[in-house]
Amino acid sequence: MGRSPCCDKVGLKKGPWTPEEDQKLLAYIEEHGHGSWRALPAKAGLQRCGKSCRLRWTNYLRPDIKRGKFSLQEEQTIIQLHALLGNRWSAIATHLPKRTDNEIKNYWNTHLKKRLAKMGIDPVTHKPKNDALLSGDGQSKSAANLSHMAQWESARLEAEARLVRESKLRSHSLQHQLGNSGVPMPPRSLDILKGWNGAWSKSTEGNGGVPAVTAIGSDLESPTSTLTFSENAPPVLTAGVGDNSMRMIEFVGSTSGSSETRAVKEEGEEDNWKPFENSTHVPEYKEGIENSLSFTSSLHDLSISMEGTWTPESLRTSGTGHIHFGNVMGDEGFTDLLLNNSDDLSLSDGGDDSDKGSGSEYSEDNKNYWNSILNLVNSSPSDSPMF
DNA sequence: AACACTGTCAACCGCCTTGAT
DNA sequence: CATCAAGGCGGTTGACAGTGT
Repeated sequence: MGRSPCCDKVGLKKGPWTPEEDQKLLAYIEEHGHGSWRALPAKAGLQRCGKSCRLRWTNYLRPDIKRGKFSLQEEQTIIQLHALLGNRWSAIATHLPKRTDNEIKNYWNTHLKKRLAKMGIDPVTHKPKNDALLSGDGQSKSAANLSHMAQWESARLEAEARLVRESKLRSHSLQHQLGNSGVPMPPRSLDILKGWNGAWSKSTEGNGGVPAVTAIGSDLESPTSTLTFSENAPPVLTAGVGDNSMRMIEFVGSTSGSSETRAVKEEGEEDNWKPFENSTHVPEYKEGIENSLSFTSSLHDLSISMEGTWTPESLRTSGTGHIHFGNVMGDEGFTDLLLNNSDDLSLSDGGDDSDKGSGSEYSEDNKNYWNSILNLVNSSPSDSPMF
């Protein structure tokens, strides 16, 4: 039916914010919290619509925003997550807590997208523009594999978003007592990547190779996602409810700061998961379940044996019961690859990317590109600020 | 110095989702 | 179930700055 713009009232200011307006907004939120955005402008004495105030706060005035140049690590993270999640900037932003979705989106559009394009890589699909080069060698199947994982992640993000919302509701009154600054809570988000990059080695140490991927985030208060592969069953997605008869990858809550996988959820948490479990309005989740079933075949397409357990270590190494993501590139870092190629290719870029795909040098770049993503996903950067 | 072109990014717009009624 | 209000998200715009000619 459509909705009239929220800013169409006469007298409401649009355009760039002045320092005075910023000060008014900051002062009000610091004292009262933002509460209802629609009601805020009048209370704060601003001639703006609530939407504009919210945007100014979340994208600029929030005290927990890191501004300035993106680090190589952040670039890597953005590219990885974009390959997995697509243009879901808010989801990507949850993994870069000090960056806003708007900032990430801008950076992608102005820097990273162009850089990938110059490399002959479709920034939308993250596939080489001349995909024929890679067909049949397992690279594109690895990409499909990533896509499945992305669907899992999408479904899980939806669920975690629910958790955040409900958690916020529960804690709202408490926050007020503590002096609500309006600062958003830390993202209740740990994901497959975090599990891979940060906690796999921990979770498998001294536990006899228990097939659970426990993401451990001491700085996060949320229940963490646990990826469990039953020994003889294909992985399926569940929502942290252990009594489901379906064969599932279980996302089981675990207490942060503890290395123990926790199968018992926090009080009331199960209810939070129920909408997710029985979701009828999250098509991605349902699709994720369906695709997770086909994921097994994808794994087999990659010559992966699932007869053993799927552990973090097994993903990092090849062998029986282990997943091997093809030829992992050597020491060349992904961002280095991008940076190097961006310079080289920008000099030789004649505007016709399709030509580049025909060169053997270029096909190597394309292979390296996917190898890089897979390698990064597999790697466990101990110095990563994110994981 | 002046102009054109390009890049950057804050802000807006329109649509979607969610929750209340 | 329908409707509405509100918040959130992603795409797009436009002002400004920087660079090239």
